[in-house]
Amino acid sequence: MQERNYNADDCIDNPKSVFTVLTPKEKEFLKQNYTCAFYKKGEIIFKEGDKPLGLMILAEGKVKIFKEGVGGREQIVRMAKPVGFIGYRALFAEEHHTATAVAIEDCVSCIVDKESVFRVMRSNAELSMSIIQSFASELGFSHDRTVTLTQKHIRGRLAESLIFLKDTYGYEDDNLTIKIYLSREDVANLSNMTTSNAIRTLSTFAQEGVISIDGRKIRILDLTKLERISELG
Amino acid sequence: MQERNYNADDCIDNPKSVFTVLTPKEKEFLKQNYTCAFYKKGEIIFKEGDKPLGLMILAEGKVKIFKEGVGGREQIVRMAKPVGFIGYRALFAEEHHTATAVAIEDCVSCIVDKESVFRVMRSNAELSMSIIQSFASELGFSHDRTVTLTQKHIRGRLAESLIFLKDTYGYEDDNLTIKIYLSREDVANLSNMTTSNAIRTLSTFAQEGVISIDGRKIRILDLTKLERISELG
DNA sequence: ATTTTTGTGTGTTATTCAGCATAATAAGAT
DNA sequence: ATCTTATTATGCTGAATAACACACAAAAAT
Repeated sequence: MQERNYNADDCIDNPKSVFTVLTPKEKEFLKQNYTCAFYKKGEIIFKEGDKPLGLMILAEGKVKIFKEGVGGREQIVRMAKPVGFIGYRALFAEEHHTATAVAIEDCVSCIVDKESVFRVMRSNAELSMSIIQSFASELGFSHDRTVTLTQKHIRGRLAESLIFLKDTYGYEDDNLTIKIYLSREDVANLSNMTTSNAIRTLSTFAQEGVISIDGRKIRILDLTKLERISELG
Repeated sequence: MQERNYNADDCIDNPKSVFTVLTPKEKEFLKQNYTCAFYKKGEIIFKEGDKPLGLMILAEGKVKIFKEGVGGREQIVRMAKPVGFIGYRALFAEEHHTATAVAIEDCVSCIVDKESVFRVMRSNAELSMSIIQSFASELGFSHDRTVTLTQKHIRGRLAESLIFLKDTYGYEDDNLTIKIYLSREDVANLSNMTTSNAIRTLSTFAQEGVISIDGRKIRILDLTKLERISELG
């Protein structure tokens, strides 16, 4: 893999990470207590039932986190991006993982061991506060999703998912293409529908001029219309 | 209301509350910085869009927390019991409320003002840790619910909801009757189905001898069977 | 006590969407 | 290069469940 020479300290110094609240000394301490892992596209980072080993920070790449439901049907509950935590829910709940994480692209992840994280949290209240805020936001997101996925119709669910992907990963340089390339199956598993219906509905959106499709590249041509479809349900 | 004479300090000294990790001095501080509120059955405690004023501790009574979805359809996302927080998600996310809380029974709630809570959290890392653990568990629950409500069939969803209510509120002295009395509509809003279907499916369960119904009293006669229905989907 | 409202129960119809089949294409593997 | 497998695409059918209509009971208001 080409990013073998990734400088892992970057993710702790990254201004977008929650670690900005730490003192230089605390950051130094964390830097001395983590290891890095590299994952190829499609690789499993952790599985439902695994015990969390530490706090994983996604330094590079994109990750889907999903649960297996009825008949093995996947439901994606979160999409992670750098620099964000993965697997932190189980760690802080003192549980085994209740979801599986798979690399959507080649990934780099830094793991700070549990004891070191907890030690810094006890020494610096602001870190805990930041983590609490992250959890609170994430819980709000999860509640929103529950309502959306149960109540909206297929078109609304798909529209909302596309907007969510755009908000999470942003656009490519053309300001149109959503900066993540998912299989139709993943789009379906994110939106609570069958793959067939994801394909069908994406085609319909394209026919209506709301988006354009080029393989896995999805361009949002009419965001207003997409938002309207999402709101209508 | 008969519990006007409720001693509000109880909820901070309650051994089941997260405040057990506090020092006597910190508890004393909190006791000097809270007020109490009484709500009649059916009353709104807070509404979607309201700004959270402090940390609300449900001292007595039962509360449903729901979101309004497509066409005003309610989805219950949480059921609170004493001694637990309510409205804490919005408080810690620094957002306005994204859900509405309504008293299922007459309730007593203690509100510790935001600044005081934050001050104690900064002085005692264990409180933050406990709150983080609560959030992490709650998020896991929310993910579980998302999968259940989207993937299981009506019977499975209802069965799971009944088990959830039993686990949350326990049994009456007969060891059969679920210790909460919800309208059919609330059961439906908890289980993502229409009221008609909640009524129908409850009747079917009763015919099958899994439960027995007496108005809003629901007795679980065959928990194993109910669990099996829940697992099958 | 009587009216009004709210909640419960049941049957019928309409709609959405999952499930399945099949084909065409693309991507990997040998 | 060719075989194999995964992904994308489209059509058809049936099942699940929402929506609606209506009757009746219970609770609340007058």
